[in-house]
Amino acid sequence: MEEWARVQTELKSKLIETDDLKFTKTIKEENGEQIVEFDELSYIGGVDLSFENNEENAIASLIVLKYPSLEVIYENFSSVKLSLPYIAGFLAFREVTPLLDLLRNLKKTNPDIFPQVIIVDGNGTLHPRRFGLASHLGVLANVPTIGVGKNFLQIDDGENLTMAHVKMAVKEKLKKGGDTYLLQGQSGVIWGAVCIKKRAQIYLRLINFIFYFLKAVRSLDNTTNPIFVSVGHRISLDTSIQIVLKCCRYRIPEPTRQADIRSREFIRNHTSDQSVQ
DNA sequence: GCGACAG
DNA sequence: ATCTTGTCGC
Repeated sequence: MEEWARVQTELKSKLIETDDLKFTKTIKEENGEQIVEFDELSYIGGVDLSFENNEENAIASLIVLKYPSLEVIYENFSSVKLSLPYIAGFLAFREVTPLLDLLRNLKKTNPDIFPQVIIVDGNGTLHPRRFGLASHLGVLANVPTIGVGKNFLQIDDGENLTMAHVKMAVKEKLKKGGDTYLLQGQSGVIWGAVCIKKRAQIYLRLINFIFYFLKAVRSLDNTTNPIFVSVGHRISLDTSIQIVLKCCRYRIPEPTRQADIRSREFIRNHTSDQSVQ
């Protein structure tokens, strides 16, 4: 693992945390509100791995969606035998190779729809060495990536970015849908952001209202479900957040959500053994 | 020893 | 990550 940490630190020297994109970001005025648009963004990718019931057989998936319609225009899967276990902080060493292969394959067979940015199921710079799976994949493939996590990975080491900190931030800072809170450590470094999407908040009020009546005088703590966005590669955190929010029909942005759904479906369709009645 | 632990 | 039924609500 020390070796892996060295590899991460080494690769991190190639990491670009500013916008280096093949499309532009424009800010338009509408009723005095600033609206961000990505007029030249056409193809956005999502990658994920789904597992069968053992720890070694997995299906890797690469999905390409049209932007801004979010319609799926490409999907590909590959069966993978995994040798390494999952170790927090070293996810890339388990998952990056099959994802990289899928990307290379797409670039070779279908370069015209190769995504201009890829959303990854896992963190980028929100990582102990600032180099999670999203950054790892981005650097190796030399493609813009965004990291999106469903669970918080604590950053210790004096930064004091703890779960308690995040829960407090979510409760106090994320009031309305689309709100984001920057995860800044004691050093001043920003590791990522936590944000919540519109609809959840409406449900929350009602759910809390009901719980209040049932004398379950609990707070919003367990009901607010944010996502964690961080820079993967060749993109800024601001742009990452804006793109992710524009891709969120539900809690999870559509590219990775579709990658998840479709890879699970693939497993169902290919694991339906003969023991059926 | 204890807590934390992306997927 | 994965195993899982119903249930509540728009």
